[in-house]
Amino acid sequence: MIDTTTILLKSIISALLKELFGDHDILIDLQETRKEFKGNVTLVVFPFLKISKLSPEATGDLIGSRLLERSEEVKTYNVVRGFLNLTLTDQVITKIFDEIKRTNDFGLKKLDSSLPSAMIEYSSPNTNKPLHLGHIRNNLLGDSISRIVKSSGRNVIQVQIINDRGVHICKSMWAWKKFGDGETPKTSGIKGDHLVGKYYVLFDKEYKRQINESILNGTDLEEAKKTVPCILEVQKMLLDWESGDSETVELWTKMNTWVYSGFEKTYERLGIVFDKNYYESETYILGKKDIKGGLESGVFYRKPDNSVWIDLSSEGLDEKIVLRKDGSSVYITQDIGTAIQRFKDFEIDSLTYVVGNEQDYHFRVLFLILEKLGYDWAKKMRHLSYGMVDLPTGKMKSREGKVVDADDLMDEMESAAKEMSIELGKSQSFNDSESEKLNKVLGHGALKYFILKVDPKKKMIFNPEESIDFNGNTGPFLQYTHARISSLINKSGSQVDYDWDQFELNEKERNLIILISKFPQRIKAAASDLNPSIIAAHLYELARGFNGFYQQHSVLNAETASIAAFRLDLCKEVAAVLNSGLYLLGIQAPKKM
RNA sequence: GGUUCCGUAGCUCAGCUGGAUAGAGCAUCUGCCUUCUAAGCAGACGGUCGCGCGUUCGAAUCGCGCCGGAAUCACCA
Repeated sequence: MIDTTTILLKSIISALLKELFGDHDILIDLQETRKEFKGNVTLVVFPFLKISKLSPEATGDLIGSRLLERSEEVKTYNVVRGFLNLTLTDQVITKIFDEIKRTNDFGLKKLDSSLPSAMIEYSSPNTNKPLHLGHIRNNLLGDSISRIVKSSGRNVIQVQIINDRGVHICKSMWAWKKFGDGETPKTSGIKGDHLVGKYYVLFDKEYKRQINESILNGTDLEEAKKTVPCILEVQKMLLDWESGDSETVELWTKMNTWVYSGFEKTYERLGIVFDKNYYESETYILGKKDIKGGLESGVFYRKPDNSVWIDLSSEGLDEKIVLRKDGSSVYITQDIGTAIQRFKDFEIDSLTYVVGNEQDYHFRVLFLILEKLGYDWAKKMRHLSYGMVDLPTGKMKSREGKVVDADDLMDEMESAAKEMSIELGKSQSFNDSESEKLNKVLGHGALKYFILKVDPKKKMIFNPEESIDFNGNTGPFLQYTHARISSLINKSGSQVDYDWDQFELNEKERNLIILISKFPQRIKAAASDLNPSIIAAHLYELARGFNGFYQQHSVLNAETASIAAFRLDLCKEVAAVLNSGLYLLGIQAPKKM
């Protein structure tokens, strides 16, 4: 496509330079011409000044004029300072367009079953509270990256590990026993995950109350945190659970089941799926025997108190404990075991974790340990480390109820979409169930695009007071552009055949074709950087380009029947890329809105 | 304190393997719906790219040093 043209041009230029100035080893820097200048590709001529012995302008001019004579690809050129801007011939551009037209699902590669699968882990919630905006970012990133990697031809296995075990869930259990009075999702009408979350918050209140009380009795804060009755009872509960105490396990099962059914509803609304769920209650024992193996091979060492460590100071990190002195696991022990287990469970050659950047250190250590244990796949482990979503007031804290709840947010987005469509007078042409469906699609589109258009690495601040936009660089703008084109296609009758020599392309058409042709490169970049925002930015540029074209040129009533037929084809390809690109972001593209 | 990341328009963000006059959206203002969907288009306004020094023909981009913010450095997960 456009990149093959660039490669071709590079070789022509390289030969030309040799002829003009003799042998050299200067890199040819061909880049996309920036929007504000005329042309399609740009050669930066500064590096050649020392061999041309001419001014930047004269050098550009010389190369440009020779290129014009010599290459069928170059139509015109202009030189601005040291930049030689080349405009490609219609011949090149129409060839590119023919190629795009011939390709089904342009940009998306077919699944190559001979390649090993990639595993992507995301979401990984705790079962003591409902999902919030932070999880939404995690889920959307995991889902979108899975789609992007899939569409670059590899099968993807999407997994989550559910943190169903530990003190946190015991806290909810304790509070439910104490204050719950037998309340269930059924009796209360509260969604299961929210109900369990409610008791988690209740525990925290009670915990704080007991701490204060204890301090009043003269205990210091740190001591109080550890010795207050409720925390001791929670720890006892955890031990009971570990020893399989039937009453505790029963309560644990009951409350987790509530949570799962709640999560399921939220995932379904978000359009999130998993191929396999791992449960920490099943995996937390993994890893211990791998530590034993590593001890024998000398990767780990035992301290006098019997705890097991690894020394990573030669890698610029610290010493890290991997087994406590009583032989019990720490967090990283499980992760070592779980990673190894996954490579046994599935035929995968890579494992990507979508986890917040607060765990950067943990993953550096984890990957290093696995590498030292001799697993060659360790080199292909990646951490998609994304920035936190903060509120204007600071971090979200579920214990204090300072969170943007995932379900609430989706409700708000749906009703905002509804208000918007009523305000714009668009709702008349739909019946109730149609507009309800559409409002969901648009509200979710706005939310997903809002999150995914920003670079995952960067933290983002979400202000619940200001609602997410539906105008400008937004999901609904892309959806709208798609709907507009769909409507055009719908209205078009039968089209004539056209030949490229029957008309010339205008500037907007040329640019649209080039933009479309860049879609595959963008997907490739998004896959290798684990960055969906590259797709988002490309779709926005395309939609903006299309709307400019649409405003200025009529499609169905074009100057000639041939032009009309070509423009309709062009519209179809724009719509196809919008549709595919939105799909990669997990956003639906409506045909009407 | 060590390590890592971040600092671009009033706000939210692009641009960062060095390249042109630093781009979008929101907000504010001006135009454009008796021809294909105005959730749109065209334009105006808005910038010491945190600060300084260095490397370079050329620095928002690379290096060093400051300033400001965040995360992490748990026998928590």
